[in-house]
Amino acid sequence: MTVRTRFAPSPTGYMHIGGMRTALFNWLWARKNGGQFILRIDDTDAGRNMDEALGPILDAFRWLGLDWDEGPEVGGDYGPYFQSERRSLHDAALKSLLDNGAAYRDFESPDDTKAQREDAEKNKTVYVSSRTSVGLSAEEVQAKIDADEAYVVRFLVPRGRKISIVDQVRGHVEWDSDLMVDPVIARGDGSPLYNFATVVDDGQLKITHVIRAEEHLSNTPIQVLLHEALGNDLPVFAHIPFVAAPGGKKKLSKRDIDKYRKSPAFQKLFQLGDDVLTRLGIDPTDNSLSPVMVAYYREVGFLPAGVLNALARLGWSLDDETENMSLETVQNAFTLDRVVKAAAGLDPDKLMSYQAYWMSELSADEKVAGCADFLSRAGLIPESPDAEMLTRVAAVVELAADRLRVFGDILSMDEFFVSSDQLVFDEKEFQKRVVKPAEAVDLLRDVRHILADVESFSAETLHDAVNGFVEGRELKFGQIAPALRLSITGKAKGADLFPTLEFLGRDECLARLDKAIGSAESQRV
RNA sequence: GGCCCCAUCGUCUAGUUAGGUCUAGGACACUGGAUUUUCAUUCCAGUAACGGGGGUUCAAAUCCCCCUGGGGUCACCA
Repeated sequence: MTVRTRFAPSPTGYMHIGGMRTALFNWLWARKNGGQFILRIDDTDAGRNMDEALGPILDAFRWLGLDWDEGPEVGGDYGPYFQSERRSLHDAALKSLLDNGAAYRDFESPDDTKAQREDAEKNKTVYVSSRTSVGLSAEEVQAKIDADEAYVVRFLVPRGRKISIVDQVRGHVEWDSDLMVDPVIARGDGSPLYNFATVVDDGQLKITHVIRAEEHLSNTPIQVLLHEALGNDLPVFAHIPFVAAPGGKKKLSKRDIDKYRKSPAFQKLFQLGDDVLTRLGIDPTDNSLSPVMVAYYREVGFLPAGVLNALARLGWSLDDETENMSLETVQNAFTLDRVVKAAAGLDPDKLMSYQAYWMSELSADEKVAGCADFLSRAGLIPESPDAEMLTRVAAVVELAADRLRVFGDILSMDEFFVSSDQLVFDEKEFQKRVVKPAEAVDLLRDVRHILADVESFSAETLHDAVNGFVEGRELKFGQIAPALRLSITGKAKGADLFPTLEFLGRDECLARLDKAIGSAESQRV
C-alpha cells in the first residue's frame, strides 16, 4: 500500500508556522515511506482573490523546499485539488447517505435547536439531537421541500456505539456515540460542511494517513462514522501536538501577536526582526509580517534549513542528543512513534541557534549571494551589483564572520557601504566614548597621524603601529580602541578593528576621523 | 460545564511500549571562568526537573487508581 498524506490549508493569505509544522510532518511521512504528499486547498467559500490568498502558502512550501506530488499547479490523478471544484463528488456522497437513511433532512428551526441545547446545559443533561424530522415519510419530506421549508442535512449518528481508533501518536482513543450530536453535513442548498467534505475528499484521494494537529481530535469520531457510512477504508490517524506560544501551552495564534511582542521569550526575535524589517522599509509594527508566519523568517533572512530544523525538533526528536539535522537526515529517521504527545512551545532562542548553525555551514559564495540580495533591497548596494561590488560584499561577509546569523544581520553593517559624509554616529555611544573622555580627541589626533603616516595600510602594520604608540605613551589599548572604533564605524561594537580599517582604506579612515574629531570638538565647546 | 487530550530542568527533549544499567542524559537559555585588548565565536565549569497522594513489586520517572494542574473542542467555520 502506497502511503498518501495530505495537507489541506484554507487559503488565508499567509502560512502559519504551526500549520507548516503539520505540513512538514505529513511531507516527512510520505517521503520516508516513498509515498505521495498531496496538497488540497480547502476553499469552501468559493475562490475570490485566490492568487492573493493561496500564493503565500505555496511560496512558503517552495521556500522550504517541500514539494507536493499532487495539488495546485502540478495536478494529479485524483483532482481537482480545490475543494470548491469537487462539489459533484460531495453531492453524490450526500445523495447516497440520504438515500440509504444514514443522513436526514432536519427541518427543525435553528432557534429550536439552540433552545434545546441551552435547556440541556441548564439542566446539566447531555444534549443530543431531537431527531423530530427523522420519522417523516418520504412524502412528508417532499411536501416540506416543495413548501420551501428550510432544512439542513444531518448525519444520523448510530446509537450505542463505542468509536475507537488507534492513534499513531496517542494510542487508543475512544468515544461514546450516545454522547454525540447529529452533525450537520450539508446546508439546505447542498453545500457541504468541513467534516463531510474532508471525509469525502480524503476517501476519494485515497489518503492513508491523516496527520493533523490535535485540535482535530474531537472531529475524529464524526469522521470515522462518516468514512464507515461511505464505505471508505479508514485512514490511519495521527494527532500531533499543536505548536504553542513561547513559554505557554496555548496555541500559537496570529491574533495574540501584540501579546507576544511583550513576551520576554520573544524579545530577541522581535528586536532582530524589527531592525531588519525597518531597514528593508517594512513597518514591523503593523503585523502584516509576524513570527507566526513563515514569510517572516524569510524576510528577516533565515535559512530554510534553520527553520526546518527548528520545526522538526518541535515535538519530535531523533534520539537523545542529535540537534542539528538536515531535511534529508530528518526524512530518513522520521517515525510517527517518536512524536511527542504534549504541546510544545516555539522557542525563538533555540530557533536562532539552529539558524546560526546552518548559516555557519554555508559556503562563502552562498553567504555573499544571500547578503547581496538583502543589501540591494535595503538600497545599500545597487540592484544588480557588479563583480567589484560583490567582492566588497564578500569582504564584509568575511569581516562579519559569525556575527552573521541571518542574512538581515548584514544590514546592521551599513558602515561598510556608505561614505564618510553619510556615516551616522551612534549618538549615545559617541558622547560616552569620544566627547566625554578628556583625552579622547587628542588621542584621536595622534592616531590620525599614525594612520596618515603608516607605510602600508594593512591590518598588521596598523596594529603594530597603534600598539607601538600605546606602549610608548604608557597607555592602555582600551583607552583608544573604543573611540577609534566609534569614529570609524559609528558603532560601539562590530568586526575586528584593524581589519576594518584596512578594508575601508586610508583616505576613508582619515575622512571619518576628521569628521569625528570635528564633531566632538564642536560639542565640547 | 460535557467530551477528549496532556503532565521530566526556565524552554525543547531522552528515558515510559519490553520496571533495575537513571545518585535522570543532551540541547537552548542563564551564570561564572579562560581565550578574543570591543562585540561575536570557541573552550571549560555551574545552577536547574520526574506535579501530589495511594497502590503493585525485592525494585517505579517507567505499571494501576485517585487528585491536582494545563490544554483542545463543543457552529448551518475550517
